[in-house]
Amino acid sequence: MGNEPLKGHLDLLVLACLENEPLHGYAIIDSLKQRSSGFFDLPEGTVYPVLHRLEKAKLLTSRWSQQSSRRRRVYRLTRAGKAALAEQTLQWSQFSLAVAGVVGATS
Amino acid sequence: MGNEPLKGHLDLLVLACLENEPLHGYAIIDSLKQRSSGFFDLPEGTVYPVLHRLEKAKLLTSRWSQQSSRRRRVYRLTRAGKAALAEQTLQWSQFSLAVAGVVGATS
DNA sequence: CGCAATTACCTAGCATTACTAGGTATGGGA
DNA sequence: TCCCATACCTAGTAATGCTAGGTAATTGCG
Repeated sequence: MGNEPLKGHLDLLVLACLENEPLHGYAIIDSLKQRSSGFFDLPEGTVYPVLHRLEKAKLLTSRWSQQSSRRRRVYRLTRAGKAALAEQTLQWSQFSLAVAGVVGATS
Repeated sequence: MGNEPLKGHLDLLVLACLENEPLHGYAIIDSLKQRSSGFFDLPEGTVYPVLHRLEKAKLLTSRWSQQSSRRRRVYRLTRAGKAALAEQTLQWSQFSLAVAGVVGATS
């Protein structure tokens, strides 16, 4: 509760949500919640700044949706974003393995 | 490289190192490196403040070693530290699973 | 023996970043 | 109609890993 375990992993999570389909911010929050079985229930104030940061870094592009009656900014992975997703996924698996190595060293 | 993936997980890693034996700071750095096959090669400026923080939180106690010719501050898990280790280990596994759920949702 | 590298500790300040807490606006259902 | 959910935004805060500096003592090598 108190600690912030997802520091440094949020970018990966958001990128992963957009891998197969463009989504708008609110839908990303929903997607994270569903894919993680409720574990990631992130406030908007967490996700929106991430989207802006990732767009600024040219990993995402966005445009206002015309499909919906509602005002929605839809985000899509750029080529660089896909590359970043691949790399961060790899880094995650390495990191995860390393933690397991340290924590599970009890035997 | 640029991002900080271990934010929020460092406490767990340090606590895990001390689960079976008391260690001094420098040895903890070494232990982390070895247990993770070189992945965690942390600067002292990262680890020492963590030790101080954990001691302040009463998860560790420390004393100057008399065993060695060198000046060493040896840290040991308190009862609360063991409890925290157990809890954070659990939280890590949940977190790890949640990330896998999001990232691996591609199918 | 002299000297450099390693061991071993410490801390002030920086940068990043998730989150809080506020705000705006619109559409749909009761 | 009126409220709730949807949907967006941002300024400021707190936490924390890291940089970059510092101090000493011990060990090993030439």
